Amino acid sequence: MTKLKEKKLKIKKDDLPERAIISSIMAAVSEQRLPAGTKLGEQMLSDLFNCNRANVRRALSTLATMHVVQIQPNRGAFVSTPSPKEAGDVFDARRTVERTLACLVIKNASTQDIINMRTTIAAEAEARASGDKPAELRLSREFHMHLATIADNQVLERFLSELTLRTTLIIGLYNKIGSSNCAEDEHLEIVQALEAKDEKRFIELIDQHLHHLESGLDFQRTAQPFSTLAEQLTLVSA
Amino acid sequence: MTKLKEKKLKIKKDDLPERAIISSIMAAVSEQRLPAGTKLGEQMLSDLFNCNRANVRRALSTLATMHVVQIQPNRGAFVSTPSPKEAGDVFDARRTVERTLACLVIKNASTQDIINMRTTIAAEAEARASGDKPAELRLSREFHMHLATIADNQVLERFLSELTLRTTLIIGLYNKIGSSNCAEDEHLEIVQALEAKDEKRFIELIDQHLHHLESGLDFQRTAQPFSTLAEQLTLVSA
DNA sequence: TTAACTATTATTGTTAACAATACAACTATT
DNA sequence: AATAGTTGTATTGTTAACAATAATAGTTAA
Repeated sequence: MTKLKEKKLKIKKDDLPERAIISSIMAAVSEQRLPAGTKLGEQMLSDLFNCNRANVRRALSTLATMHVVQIQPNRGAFVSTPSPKEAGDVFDARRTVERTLACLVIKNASTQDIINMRTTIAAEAEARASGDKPAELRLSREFHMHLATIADNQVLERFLSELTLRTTLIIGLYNKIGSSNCAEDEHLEIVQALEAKDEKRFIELIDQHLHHLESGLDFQRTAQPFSTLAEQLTLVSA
Repeated sequence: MTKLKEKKLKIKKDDLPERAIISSIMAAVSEQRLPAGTKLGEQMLSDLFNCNRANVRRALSTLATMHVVQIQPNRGAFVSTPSPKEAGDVFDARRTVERTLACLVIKNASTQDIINMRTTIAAEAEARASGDKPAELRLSREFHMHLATIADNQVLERFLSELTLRTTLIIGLYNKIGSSNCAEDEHLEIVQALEAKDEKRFIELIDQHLHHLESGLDFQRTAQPFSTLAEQLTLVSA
């Protein structure tokens, strides 16, 4: 009797550490707090999340399958450093996904959805104004993820989640100095087209927006990131 | 001196068991040898691949992130049983991906590529004629994966790899009896359009092909698969 | 001083033992 | 006979110790 009740209550467990690690790293990458090439040591993570290394290992393995981290055998896991070719593939894939999402969004979007998007855009503008770069990046990503939520396609949502993360890494690596990573009012224009139910313009603006992001890249300067803080300091002093 | 040479030679290691497990399960799913709902016990897999459970665990975790298997806490891993909603999402995503691939393929395809595709189609027809269903399924998938190879976009290639697998599971679950899972000459027509560089027709045929597959589904009969052989026998006798 | 070699340290990879949970069979009671 | 409870077994989840590899520091010799 009492046993059964206890069991039912115990269902509410403290969300597997594996999931916590994954979403923490994803959040950190999305806000560019974790630049490409950063070493993700197992000890350090298991200490940080108070869990055993097995969980860390599985989390890193999962992140590796979505190409957010790279695992080098016997060396460890590092935040991915996408190559120029990879960057192109990611942008092509992202345009593909977002174009289709746009079609679905035009059909599904409720007035509440549009209000939510405007709220996100406003918060994004505020973050930009106050110079809070991490918040700006997070909210920019959130804007795009809204599209997937409204479209209500879980597969494309997951794909976009991965692609936006990888896009952030790419921009962090290759963005031209001086080129703003997200044009001021492009998001606003996009929502306006959506509100006007102007499908053609809506899709075109999203496409342009992504092309604009891509055109801000410069692959010439082979932006070699530093793996560790120690390494960074070494090079500065040498 | 000698040490260094030995190290370099040792690089050729027996491809991590983790990768072996993953590709074996993927192959088995693609040939419908592993139906949806099949239990994938850790012991059984570690025995089969002569490795420890940690590797099995990571492999299953990876397969779970691509939704080819589902992990139920404290219960184990099972081959995914996609819901009707999920099936719709997968087909929408797949059409999206293959449409874009088609555009790239029209641009990139060499004469050799077309020869390769024809070879695969011929082998597929032969497998169908001789009643070798697994081979037919494998070659059908190979045909579609050719598109990604030619398009030369690794991101979309990986997406398609996952989507074709999930499509196979869906068809295995919900396909109408009597409805052939892949129309006779649709693949052939597609290649002909490609050879003629008729982009519009090429894309349209691929789209139709996928719609045709989807229209062969019947979600009415809630095709509940049996988790284990034992369970199957129990229900038969009751 | 530099280069190569050696030894030390730290990190990853593997394994096995143990704990916790779910499943199945069995018993007893109404 | 059916259901609730109990016990036993099998499987999953966790942990820690150990092995193997890579990175680092130190030493010797030219």
